[in-house]
Amino acid sequence: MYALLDGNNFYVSCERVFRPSLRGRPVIVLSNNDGCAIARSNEAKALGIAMAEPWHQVRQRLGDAGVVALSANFTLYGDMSSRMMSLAAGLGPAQEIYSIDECFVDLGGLRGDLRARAQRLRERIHQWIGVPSCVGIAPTKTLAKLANHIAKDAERRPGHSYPAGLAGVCDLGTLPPSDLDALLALTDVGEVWGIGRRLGAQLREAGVANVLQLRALDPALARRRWSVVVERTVRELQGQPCVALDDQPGPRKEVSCTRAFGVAVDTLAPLEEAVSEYASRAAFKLREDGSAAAQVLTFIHTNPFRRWEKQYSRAATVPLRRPSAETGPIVQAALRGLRQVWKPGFRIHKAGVILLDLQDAAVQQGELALEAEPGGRPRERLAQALDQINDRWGRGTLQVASAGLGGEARSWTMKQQWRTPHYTTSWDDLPVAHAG
DNA sequence: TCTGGGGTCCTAGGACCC
DNA sequence: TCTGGGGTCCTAGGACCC
Repeated sequence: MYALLDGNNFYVSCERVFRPSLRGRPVIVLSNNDGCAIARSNEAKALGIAMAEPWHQVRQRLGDAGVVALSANFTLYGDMSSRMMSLAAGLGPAQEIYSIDECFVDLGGLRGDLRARAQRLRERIHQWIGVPSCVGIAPTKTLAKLANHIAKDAERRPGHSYPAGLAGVCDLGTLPPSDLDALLALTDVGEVWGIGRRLGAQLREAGVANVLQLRALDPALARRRWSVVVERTVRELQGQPCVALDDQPGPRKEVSCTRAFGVAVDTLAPLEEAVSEYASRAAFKLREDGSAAAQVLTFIHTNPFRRWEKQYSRAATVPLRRPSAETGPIVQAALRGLRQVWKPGFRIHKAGVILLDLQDAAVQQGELALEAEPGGRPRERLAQALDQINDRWGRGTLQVASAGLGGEARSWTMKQQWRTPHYTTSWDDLPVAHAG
């Protein structure tokens, strides 16, 4: 048996903890560059704001409907997430943190009333963290995701053709089969974990429009007609676990840092700054992971939404002489890649650096010249010193000069007009409570 | 004017090997 | 009626997730 716990409208809920005036109002959180809505309060959903809808469209459509838009504050959400996850871990013997706002918990071997346990967890998270959440319980992960969706929907729209008692926590295992079938028939096939826009359309085309119909498919047919992924999904809906709990995720296979620019760029110099910056951020993530990369991929492309402009998109992969997590060689490789793909005459909209072919930094092959240097491995110590200084004095205290020196020169940096403070991770941003 | 970022997995096809 | 067979590795692209 699995539980899936998911924070409701997570980013918006995090913001509301520190700005109670946002409660009851339509609030959305925007992606980087203040591009599109990536989280919506229930009030915003009720206004018809779609997931990933561009902010400029929302504004155009709704005018001044009182929608509050905030820039994403991932530092805040990440910290709130780890607090929520540590509470959720108490629900069962093993936990898989699946994303910033949701986790699976293995409920195997637990006695007693699972619903009541889950309710207590929700209450505790609400009281201690301030974030509302819902729990789905079922024999497979796919069904648990579905149960969570039902628990959320039942809570958000009380009385909306759901059996009583599903709001907040939904345990599919305890439902009478006829109730379960009725529930699945009400649920669109696109709500199923693993069925996206494309597959959803293909399934509907084939007459499979709701979850009851998807569950009724022959797994072999699902594989023949679609793929092994769809077959697994069908089996999971039928109650046969095909996706195990992954509570010890392996090391990442790639690390990237990619961004759209605040304004398009048509010369090489600002691209070199941006790529230097992205490469050093990616190298930092690599060091946090204890990994080293063997290849560095750099890409640039124009804005695909501006169809009337000349389009250009290129990527280049540059191998490193030996696997590394050091800022210097990685930035140099990324810049070499950039010079391979750079071509004048285009308005470049986005660039990125992806570190590939990752391996454990600890098992790197030694090198004669390096080992022989007095004082151990000076390059490693340089990287350590860099990270320690930036950790103590703030990100960006020390950086590679090729990333530019800030101010007006860095016109390419992303837009972030409405970001709230780092309430929980920065002393300077600590909220202050006033009496009276 | 304004349309995100960071991941994973699967499949097909080509290159190459003996 | 016919172009060998069987295998691996790599890459690009598609689809999905949040």
